[in-house]
Amino acid sequence: MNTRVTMADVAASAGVSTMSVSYTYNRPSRVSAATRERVRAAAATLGYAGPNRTARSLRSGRHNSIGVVLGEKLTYAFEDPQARRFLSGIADACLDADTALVMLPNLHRDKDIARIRDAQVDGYVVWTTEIDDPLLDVLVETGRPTCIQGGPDHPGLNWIAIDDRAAAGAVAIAALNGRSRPAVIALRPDTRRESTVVRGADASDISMPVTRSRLEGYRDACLHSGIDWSTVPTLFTTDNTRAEGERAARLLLHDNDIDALLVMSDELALGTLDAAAASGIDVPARLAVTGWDDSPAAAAAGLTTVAQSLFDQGRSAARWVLGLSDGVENAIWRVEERTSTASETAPKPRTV
Amino acid sequence: MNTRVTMADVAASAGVSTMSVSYTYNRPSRVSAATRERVRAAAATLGYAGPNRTARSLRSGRHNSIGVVLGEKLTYAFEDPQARRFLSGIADACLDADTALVMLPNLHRDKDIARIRDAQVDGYVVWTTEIDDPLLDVLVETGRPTCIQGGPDHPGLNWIAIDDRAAAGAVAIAALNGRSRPAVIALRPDTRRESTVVRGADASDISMPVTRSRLEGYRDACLHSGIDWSTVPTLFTTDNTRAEGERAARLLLHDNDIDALLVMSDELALGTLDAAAASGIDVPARLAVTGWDDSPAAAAAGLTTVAQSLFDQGRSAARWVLGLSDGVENAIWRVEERTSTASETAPKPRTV
DNA sequence: TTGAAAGCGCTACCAG
DNA sequence: CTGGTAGCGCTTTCAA
Repeated sequence: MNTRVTMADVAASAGVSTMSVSYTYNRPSRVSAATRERVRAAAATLGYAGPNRTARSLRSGRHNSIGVVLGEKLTYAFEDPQARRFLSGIADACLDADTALVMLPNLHRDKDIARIRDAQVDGYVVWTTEIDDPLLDVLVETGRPTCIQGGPDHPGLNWIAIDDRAAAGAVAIAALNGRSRPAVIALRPDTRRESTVVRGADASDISMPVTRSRLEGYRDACLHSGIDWSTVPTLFTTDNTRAEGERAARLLLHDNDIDALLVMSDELALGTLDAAAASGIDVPARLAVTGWDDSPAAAAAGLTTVAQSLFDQGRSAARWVLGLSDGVENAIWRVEERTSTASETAPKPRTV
Repeated sequence: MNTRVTMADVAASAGVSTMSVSYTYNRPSRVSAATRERVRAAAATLGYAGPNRTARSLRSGRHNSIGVVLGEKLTYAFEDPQARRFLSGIADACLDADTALVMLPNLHRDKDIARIRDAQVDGYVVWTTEIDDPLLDVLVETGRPTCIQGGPDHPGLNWIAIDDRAAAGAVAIAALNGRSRPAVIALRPDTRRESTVVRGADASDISMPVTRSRLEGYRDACLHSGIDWSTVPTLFTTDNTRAEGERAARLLLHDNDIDALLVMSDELALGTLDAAAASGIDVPARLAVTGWDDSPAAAAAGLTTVAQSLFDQGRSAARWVLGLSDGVENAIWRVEERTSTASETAPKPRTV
């Protein structure tokens, strides 16, 4: 263990002050070439590997690391394709900045909040959470820069997201072209996990901002298409998985006369295609389906979906948190219109 | 920012020494109930959230965090299903122990090694690397407990893995039942990324221990089945993806007369099934295929494969690193024999 | 360009 | 059970 060698040892060995050693590592230009050389030589001789990070953090208040808060067990984050792309973007920014990445699961217990508050990080990137998550105020109190993917827009914290409401409206319009009996398959409305079906779902009841905004957008499109929202069933899912999507579709298609499924993720949407295929329901002739995120599997399945780059959003959020940019970039989206929403009047898929 | 409130402030306010405050947080049983109560009250009044972690680390030398070293960009770790399951297991152990998880990509540059060495962690879990990775000696020098999934078995470091050689031998025997012209699709032999095909591949040339051991096992099985290893082509892939598997299979099947593909991952193996289907080659009648890891997709595709729990291995490795167990658990495996290796003499798939 | 002093906030150690 | 002392290894601040 060379941990024993300190800056003072190197200074003594090189015949200079500790400050010259410190400067040699932190601001080499402030030190004469001769001093620098002697310090390097002494360090090499003693096997000094550079300043102890903990002592440096204690004194300077900086950590060279970023915390990523996931509102789940990490297992979930690693399994969810969207979360993964976002994480990859963060990791990319960290690599550029030589910053460590600390994973901070938040299961909404007191100890989780304490762990996140006390984490030795310079700032936080949060993967979407509830509007009234008590963690948010705790993060504000840390005084550390924080950016939340998908919102909410909480005073004192930054956020990055596409305009989910507008995107939901646009993709729903693609599905509702000539159709009038839609149903919605929604992501979970809050951090609890229970599956429910309601008609005319009230977005203001929903505390996950992403789910809320997308639901508002679907509703906008229904109103615009002359569809009575109070008749439209919404199924809130528990997991963002293909199997859950299939289950949800079976339930909705069994109990209702549906000709369009507005689905808040590609994973779930692919599951609905499985269910339709199993039931012999032709997509798009008898049922239009839309997804969200434009995954490779969605493209392969001809699924109309909302395309956004979660990688870019992760990268942008992390860069802002690390002080490498003045603000987060504007997150862009577009509707990828494919065969799952094709109709006789508009037979040729196109990109809007 | 309540960061300003220190233990000394709380002690003064409660009319006790700093040590009593420290004990109240760290070893409450060593303090009288009365003192404890007064400290808690003073802390609440002042908004003191508990000991500063950085100062605690500096003084105690402990960090309450574990480093996960991945021999790639994190993007890769998040995309690779096997790495993900292993990471999930580590995360699970961390959650139990209230330990932070620090992600440490290793792109084999000097700065990566320095970042890993200087990370403020109590120990490391490493996702398989090369036998001669210079990082290994650096990890030994840190004096911190380290466990490597898949090896290598490096002096001073611990490792966890199944007996890859034995498992490879067993799964290959399942494929070679009545077949005599196998080819191997291997994971990469080292951290470089280039695709090559060789006949009679020499395992001792290979520096990734997992790849080496599996190749040895396949060779064992060939010898046992009377197949001349020097005639067996091995294709080393660059990425562990389905698309790469398809590409590899096309290449091998085009240039050779092959009746069995021994493939080192399910992802790659599923790609070979795609290639076979596209070429109208019947599996298993004209071609047997084996995979590795028993992913859900492998089960769905009827792929014979080696089953192991990378989640359990990650959890076990992390628990040992965190000092929660005396040693890593024995990692178990079994061959899941399915239709992709069925033959006339043994028509009924079974589990060995 | 260099250096001395003064802690960052906490806990190991040992004495009461 | 309680508390004083003595730093952990470094960087900020200010002076030379």
